[in-house]
Amino acid sequence: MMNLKPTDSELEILQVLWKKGSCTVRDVNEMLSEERGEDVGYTTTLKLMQIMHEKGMVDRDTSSRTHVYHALMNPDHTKRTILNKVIDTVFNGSATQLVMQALSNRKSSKEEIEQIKKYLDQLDKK
Amino acid sequence: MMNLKPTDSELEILQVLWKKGSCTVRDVNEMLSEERGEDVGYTTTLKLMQIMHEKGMVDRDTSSRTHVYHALMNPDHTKRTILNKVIDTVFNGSATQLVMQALSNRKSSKEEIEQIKKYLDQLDKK
DNA sequence: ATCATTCTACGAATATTTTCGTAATACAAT
DNA sequence: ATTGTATTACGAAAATATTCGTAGAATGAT
Repeated sequence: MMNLKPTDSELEILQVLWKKGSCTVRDVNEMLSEERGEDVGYTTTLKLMQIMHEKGMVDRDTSSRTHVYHALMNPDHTKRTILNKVIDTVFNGSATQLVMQALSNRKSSKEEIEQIKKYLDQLDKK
Repeated sequence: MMNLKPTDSELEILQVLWKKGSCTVRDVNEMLSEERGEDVGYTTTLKLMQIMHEKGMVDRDTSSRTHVYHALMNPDHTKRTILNKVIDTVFNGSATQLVMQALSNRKSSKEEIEQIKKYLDQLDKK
């Protein structure tokens, strides 16, 4: 159904909606401003969310004057799609290459490393 | 120096240059057409590569009529930067989350899984 | 020398994404 | 009722990215 890829700004808004569940435009706008460390125009956020509504990425409750939005795009599915594109366009289709690069980029805790190892063992058995 | 993030098209061209080393516009254009399965306009590719030259992403040898281009951006560094952005904007800063997602998206061979495990062991020791 | 082909340069058209100004409306407080 | 504030709707400007047409120069074949 929802096979559109969100733009950067749209993704930013989706993240807020995924995290908070339901939001007014004001909610989202404040989150964005906070994250970016600079004010985002209120009508800019509004417009983006209206466009997202047109595209079917979000739904909204218009029963009260301040509309309440929530995401219609599934976070896991969306993230998977984005990641697949990165694997294909940046790492020549090799998930392994991407994984190694990610692991070298960021320091992982012992616990995280253990977690990944367990996951690999699981995969190995199949 | 080269802290620009390439656009999608620019990245596609960089990949060709990284793979082949040095290329004429025609070389790149044919690779792109092949990969996309449809013809890409020659002047479109030319224009993009000229823009990339203006931005300092590529260098070119103009001693003969057909100019020969090569990438100035380092592949590892560029890929790292792109990946870091994905980790931050899509996976809330968690490389582990991204890694698990990548592993579940694509089927890895036993050899690849082994390779990753070895890498994790290495990290663990430190 | 002429012609056909290939290439670069350049600018403009198109498309997409992001930002914002303005107007109309609803609501709350006085 | 009037005023001030917050909200939506709308359209257009600005910024960015992509595509392409055209012209002119270089090259090679005849």
